[in-house]
Amino acid sequence: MTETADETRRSIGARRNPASADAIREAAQAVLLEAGYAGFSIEAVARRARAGKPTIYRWWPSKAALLIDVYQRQKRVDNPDTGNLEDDLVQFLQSLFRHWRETPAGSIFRSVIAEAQTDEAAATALTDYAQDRRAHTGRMVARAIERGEVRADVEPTMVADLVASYAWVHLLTGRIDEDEATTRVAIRAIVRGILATPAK
Amino acid sequence: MTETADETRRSIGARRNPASADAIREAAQAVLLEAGYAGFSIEAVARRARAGKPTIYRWWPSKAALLIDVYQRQKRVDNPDTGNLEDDLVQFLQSLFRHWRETPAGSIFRSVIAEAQTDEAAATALTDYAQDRRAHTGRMVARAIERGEVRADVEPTMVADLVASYAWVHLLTGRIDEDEATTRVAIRAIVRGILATPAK
Amino acid sequence: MTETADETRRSIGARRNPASADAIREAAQAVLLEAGYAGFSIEAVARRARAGKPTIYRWWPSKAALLIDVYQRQKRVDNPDTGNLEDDLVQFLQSLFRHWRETPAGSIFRSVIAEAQTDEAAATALTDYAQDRRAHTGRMVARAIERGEVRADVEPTMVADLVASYAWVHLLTGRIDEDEATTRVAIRAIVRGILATPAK
Amino acid sequence: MTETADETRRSIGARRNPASADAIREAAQAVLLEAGYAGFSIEAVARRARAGKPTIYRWWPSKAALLIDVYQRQKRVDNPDTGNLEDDLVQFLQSLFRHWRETPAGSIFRSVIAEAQTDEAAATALTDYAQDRRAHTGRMVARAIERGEVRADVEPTMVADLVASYAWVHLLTGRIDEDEATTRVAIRAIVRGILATPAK
DNA sequence: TATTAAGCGAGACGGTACGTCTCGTCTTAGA
DNA sequence: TCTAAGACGAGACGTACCGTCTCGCTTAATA
Repeated sequence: MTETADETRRSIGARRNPASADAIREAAQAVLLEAGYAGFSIEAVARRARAGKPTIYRWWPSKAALLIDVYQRQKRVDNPDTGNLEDDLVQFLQSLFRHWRETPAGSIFRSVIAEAQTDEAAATALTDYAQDRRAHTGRMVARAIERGEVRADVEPTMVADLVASYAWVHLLTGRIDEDEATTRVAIRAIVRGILATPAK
Repeated sequence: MTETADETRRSIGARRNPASADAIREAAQAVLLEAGYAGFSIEAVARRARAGKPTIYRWWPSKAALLIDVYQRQKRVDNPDTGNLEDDLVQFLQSLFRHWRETPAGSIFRSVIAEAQTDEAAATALTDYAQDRRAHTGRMVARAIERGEVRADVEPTMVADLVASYAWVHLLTGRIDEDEATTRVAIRAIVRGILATPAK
Repeated sequence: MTETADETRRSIGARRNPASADAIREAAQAVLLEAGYAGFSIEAVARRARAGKPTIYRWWPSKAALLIDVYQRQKRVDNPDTGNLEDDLVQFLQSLFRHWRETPAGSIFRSVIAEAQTDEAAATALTDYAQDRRAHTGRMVARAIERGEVRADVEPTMVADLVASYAWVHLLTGRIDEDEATTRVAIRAIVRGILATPAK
Repeated sequence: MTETADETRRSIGARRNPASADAIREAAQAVLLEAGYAGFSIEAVARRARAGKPTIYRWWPSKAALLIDVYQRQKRVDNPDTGNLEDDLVQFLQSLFRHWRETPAGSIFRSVIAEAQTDEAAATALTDYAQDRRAHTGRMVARAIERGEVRADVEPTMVADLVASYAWVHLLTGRIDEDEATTRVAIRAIVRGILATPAK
């Protein structure tokens, strides 16, 4: 997350050198941050990490695998619990947008999505990841159901899907600097609906 | 739309030969359909279209531009008007998913999104396109407001954003074979909300 | 033969640019001269010639092919005609040794021989070249036969083979700085024989 | 001498395990025989010998050193003594050609020569070896001088140089299947000379 | 009618990156 | 202290595309 290794690394015997793996991951992150997905190549990472290309290919079978590994190591956004679902979801989205804006996470995630359109492994990893995140985000809804705020027949992951989709598409179309008011309007639609006369 | 041109094309004087442009677009579509975004290269399109690379670059400044052009030529999904917003939106999403499943459109759109993560022009085009589509989809909501079904303070494009985001993410994560019931549950959340006690 | 091209080269249309080919040959020669066969790589030649690797592979199928091309372009040693075979051959060998010492030719020829031990094409090219050179060198002997200096039943290429072999092995074992007297002793053995009592 | 060791070898304590060295030499020979110089790599030898690369590098400083070691272990061609120099030399060359054809020796020697064009150590080893062989071959000439067959002022190693050069170049240019008559013609030129009127 | 201007297919150009191979060095665990 | 094992940084291999360039041609519009 911090800096490129300068000291020369060597083999530490017939087993993987974690320092090399770390240096490669950090270099990958740095390259993504500085040059974006367009400039992200195994050669660039190897140069930056002062590692040999075969060392990278020894541990990550493809560009996609490295990308996903780097992405998985990102800190996750937490799961607010204010006692009010709308506030929870607004706070969640705002935290997520901030996280994407202020760390390499947003850039990396966009890259993973792009890579998933080309690479089968990345596609699978992305699908799995999305499912996992829906479950996680759905916990906010589940808590709201438990406290009687939300109807019992609502599927938490369905709501999480709506919220996450909103976030992803904002990331992909460069709209993650959205202010809280705008976010709240969208969340409120999901929570309260948009009908003039609420359905029975 | 159907076949690759075999007859040799020549210059038709000091102006663009539409036959070449068409052959290139058709070749691009065929390459995308057969080899996917991974196999989509200007060289492959030129080979397939029996065109010179400069002929492509003369009319499309980049791979992304060609991709977007091809995408724009796809038939659009229509805008249902049943007199009930929920039905309109469900029908819209189901039509869109079917369109993406049964024509090259889904494959092409995924490619445009991927390309937009690398290419600035594609990113701009995608943003513009998304805005345009939101306006279009928002018309369903606007009609519902006009007939008093939806509150007047609801921003139609905000609702369209929620719906389109749901669709995009399903495309990107391989979930466009969703059945109508599942789609309806999500749309109903947006329309009616999910609260146990509807807000005043 | 002289310098590396500095000016930027471009395509000159859908046909080979001789300037590129020349620059590559010259770069190959320069690399061989400076770094020897050990440092001779397609990458090094491409860097030196400011050419892309594919441009080299477009015209020379292998390292060996480039090597042989460069070697074939070397100026050949001439064919003395003093009226005395011994003098002709001594002068020929001394010229050859000087040529090998003072131009890249010696280094290149050693490389071709080495490459021929690995590469089938180089082996064939070397065999052909050797045969051609034997014919050429044999002309000195043929002239000696014509003027009655040498027996009519002597095969000129056989003598050329002996002389050329002597030269090659001296090149391969680093003995091309041999003085004229030593060369003459060897040539004299071939011309006059070494018997105490000359055979009838 | 023929097959790859299968049994696992272990260290035999703080001293060299001759079984490893033998296995490596045999593997090197087998690799040379089967894949030729082109396929001869330290990695290939290590794989074949089931030895670690450092074990090879511990005992042979370079690929060239291993090559030379393997070559030195080859049986040498003997030194005929028929009482007639021409017969001795013809027999010697024919034995040498047969040896090169029928054992890995020819392939190995070609490899040493190729390696010597790149590797300084191999070059030195080759030079030394050539000198040694000239001395050895020269003994046939020395015996001829002793019995008065050859002039006393003839330098035996010079004659050996001519004969060995002839042999080497035939090896390098794929002409070691030469029949005895052809060999004899060349040897006869060295022994008797080629002049129409023998020099006084 | 002759000239000119631009589009056309073609493909070479200098580059960059790919994923694989071997080099020679290093460190380990176990005998 | 030697062994097998194999990771390491380095860098070359030959291939695929990138986007640009120039060619020789064809044709329509202009002069």
